[in-house]
Amino acid sequence: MVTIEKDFFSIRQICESGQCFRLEKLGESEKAGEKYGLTALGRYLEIVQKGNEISFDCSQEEFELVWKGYFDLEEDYGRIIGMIDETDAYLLQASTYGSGIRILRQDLWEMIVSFIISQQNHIKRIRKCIDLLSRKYGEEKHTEKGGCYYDFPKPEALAEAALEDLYACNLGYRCRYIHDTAWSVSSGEVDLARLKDMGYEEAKAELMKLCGVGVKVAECVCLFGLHRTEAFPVDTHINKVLRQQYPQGFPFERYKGYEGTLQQYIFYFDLMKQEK
DNA sequence: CATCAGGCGAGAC
DNA sequence: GTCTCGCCTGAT
Repeated sequence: MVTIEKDFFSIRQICESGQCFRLEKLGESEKAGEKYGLTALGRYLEIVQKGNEISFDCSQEEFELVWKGYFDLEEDYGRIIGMIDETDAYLLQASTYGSGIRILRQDLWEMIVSFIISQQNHIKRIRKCIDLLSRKYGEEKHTEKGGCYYDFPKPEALAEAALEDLYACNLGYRCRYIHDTAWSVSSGEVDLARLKDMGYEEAKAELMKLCGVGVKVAECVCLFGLHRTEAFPVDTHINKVLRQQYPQGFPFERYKGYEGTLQQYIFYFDLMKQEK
């Protein structure tokens, strides 16, 4: 068990922000705090958040080697929030509201599939789809405590899947996109390893060769799967905010390299406001 | 009941 | 290159 107390770090906010569809809340109690389960990078991790204190159910070694990077704990998010224009009341409010969000360093292939599924879809249903896909096509694994979980499916597994079986995972019209994309990746037509060394625009263009990946999805994949924090995905929420709060344009030049982080604060703020 | 969700592909022009 | 339209399906 590793327990840390860190500023600008909230599992609850990261979970609610909808960047990771396999981080789920397991329970909550006054005494123990909030408990979460995360399936990522071929592993399963339980996390407890109690106020400012976060505990990871893993060894110190695993924490240092795997999760510190995954949760982007080396980055100083206070510094990023500190860069915000003091006269920008909206952005200040949004970043204060979601100040515990971090841009996770997630698996590239998982992000491609996850954000293809995300189009014209609710977060709740996206989670359901990914859970069904993983149970059906992911490798079954076991924790030391005897629990069972499923890895995210490999490209080959989804490429070889029958279209009708994919359809049964609630993917709707996206099942063809997943199937085609899995084929492109497993055949090597699009080389994911090479994407990591590309410039942002080049990587984005390469991603858009995949069926079901347009501008918005490619930018989400760049942000969450390649940690290209200059990516600024514009969806319905962001689009609404840009129209309402920034009619004369969002000051992208001021925030070069951190656009995606700010996008998450804005997205989360608008998403949570809507749910109330 | 209609509308909408973290959009995209295909076809028209 | 830009514009329009149809799309699976569950939640509200």
